Amino acid sequence: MKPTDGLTSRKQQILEQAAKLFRTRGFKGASLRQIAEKVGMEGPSLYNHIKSKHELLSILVMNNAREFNHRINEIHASSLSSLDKIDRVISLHIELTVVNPDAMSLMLSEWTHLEADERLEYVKLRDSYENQFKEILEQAMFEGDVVQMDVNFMLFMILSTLRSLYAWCARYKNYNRLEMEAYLKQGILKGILKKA
Amino acid sequence: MKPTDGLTSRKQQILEQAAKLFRTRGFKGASLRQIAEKVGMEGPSLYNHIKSKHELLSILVMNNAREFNHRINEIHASSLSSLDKIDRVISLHIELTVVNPDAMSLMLSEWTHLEADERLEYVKLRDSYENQFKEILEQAMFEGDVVQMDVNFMLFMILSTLRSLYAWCARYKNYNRLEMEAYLKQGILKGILKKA
DNA sequence: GTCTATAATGGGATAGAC
DNA sequence: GTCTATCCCATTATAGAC
Repeated sequence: MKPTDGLTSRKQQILEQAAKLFRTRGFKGASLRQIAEKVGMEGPSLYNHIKSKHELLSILVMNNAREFNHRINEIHASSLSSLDKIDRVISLHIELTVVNPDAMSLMLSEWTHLEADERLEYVKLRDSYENQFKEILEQAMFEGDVVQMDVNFMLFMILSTLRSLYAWCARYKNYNRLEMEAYLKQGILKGILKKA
Repeated sequence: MKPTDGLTSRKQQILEQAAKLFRTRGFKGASLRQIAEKVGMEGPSLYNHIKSKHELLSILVMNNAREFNHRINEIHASSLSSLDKIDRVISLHIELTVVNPDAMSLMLSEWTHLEADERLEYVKLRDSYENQFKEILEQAMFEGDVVQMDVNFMLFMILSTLRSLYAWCARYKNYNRLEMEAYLKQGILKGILKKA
């Protein structure tokens, strides 16, 4: 589900153009007038559809963050093996990135500009997400499926790659998704060396 | 060498505070007045030391980019084996990140706000950097030391991790650098699975 | 070199006609 | 719902006293 679903089509348009502009110029660098121009109206007319500039950022970032949190909850609570859970988390990142790369990019880089209360909620969601992933990794390590390493650092390495995916999607428009998924799992799980 | 070396100490102070503020609030989100306040002067007084706000960003980003480019040129041109070159590139990223995490963060996320001509120069430097790294990986692949994979994607995965390092340094102030280096090389080269 | 005063610009947001 | 006119504010940058 896209974070812009379930809204009047005019608001959807606005959100889509806002996402693109926030992504390329940053939340502070993109103006409401620019967004309005892309949608084909004058700046002040936006206020018939939105409450404020922050509301646009809020919808784009928070919907995506909540979706992420919801989905990893499911994986964490499932009865899959730890390795299968890791596999699913990787697939989850790919899926949400492919469905809405703009929202993903925004969530990761512009969340700092959320208003105070929502910024707090975002950080909670993100921390919860990271903790669930960490528990999965700890379990895998405990069961001996995964090498011994500082769990936080392992989490950092994996998330670094997964969180940069949107940039890859932007650069290579004609990527093959299945190929990408295979390479990612190869790289993260087995590394790049031929003879381990 | 820090990118702020070789300047009057007052300008160094300004650059350091600018880097911190640009990093936390973004180039557009940080104001000259805020920077001035951190240095202990009024906003307009900054202009006795700098030409413009853009000059601050320019110095911070471009010096770091040029240093990066210079250093990978050395590695690329050396007579080391491909695997050793990869090893050196990883170490290079760690070194420059640890020496100046603020500049690294800025270079990677705020370069879009450079003025047109410098933005072009930055992109050239970055592309050149990526190309040299790519050639090293291609060579390693050709020699059979590294698994077969889309070279661009392999480059993407490795750089994703290396380029996120500054975030790790910010979050875990008391990280052990040697341990970090060991984990990174383990993770990138051999992955996280115990039984490959 | 630092200050205060002040331009000049562009931003988010509101009012009110249509 | 869209427009024009406008308000209010923050910003970068300059001028000129000290």
